[in-house]
Amino acid sequence: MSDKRRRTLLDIYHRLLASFGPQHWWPGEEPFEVIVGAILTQSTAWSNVEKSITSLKKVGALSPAAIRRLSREELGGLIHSCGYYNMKALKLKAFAGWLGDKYGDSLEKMFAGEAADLREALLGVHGVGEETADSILLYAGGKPVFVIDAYTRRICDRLGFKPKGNKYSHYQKLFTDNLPPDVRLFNEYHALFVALGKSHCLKSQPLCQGCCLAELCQKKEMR
DNA sequence: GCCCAGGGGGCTC
DNA sequence: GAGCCCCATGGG
Repeated sequence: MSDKRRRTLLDIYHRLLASFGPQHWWPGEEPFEVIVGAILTQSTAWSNVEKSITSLKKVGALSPAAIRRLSREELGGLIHSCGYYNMKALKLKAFAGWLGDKYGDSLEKMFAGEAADLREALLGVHGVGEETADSILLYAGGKPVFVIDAYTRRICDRLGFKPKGNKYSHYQKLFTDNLPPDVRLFNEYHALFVALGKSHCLKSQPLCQGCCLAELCQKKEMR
């Protein structure tokens, strides 16, 4: 492992933290709510997801049993605001069914095993891909798994770092090979990438002058 | 009015 | 296994 790369990745983290501040993603939320959020936020702004979670809470539907009990149409109506509601209703029902069958609705049991094994199992659930599985492991399960999203990829690319191969696992390896497996670090780091991704900085190529990472962008330290 | 967001599945070749 | 298309609302 390269010390220089490790220092650069920590440097990026601290620059983002100083610039955007702690993001406080999902602090102290119920794990099941976090999982529902992870599915509902697929290709969707978080503000839309919040409305759907509020709707689910209001009718007491934020539980695996309630999600199984509701019809796809009823569930779709409750999560209408977050878009793709028909698909996402099926995805929520698939996860709730799987959780009931395999773990008797106990997230504690689900998270008890090895993270790598659980990741494989989650990927077999309809509607759970790599990013969603990793979000569940990190934000709901407190496992040190680094989440890669479209923003993270774009930021890495802008910084002059493109892993060989363009796959999720290649980007993820960059972080997990060069950072300590610290849940709070991984949690905050991903959230900070999203904060930067949403800012105007990422819209310019390379990152705009005012960006806290502009200097690194010019030096291309991540190569 | 037009564009895209904190993806994933299914299909084709 | 890479390349498309589909899903769909809400905010800029």
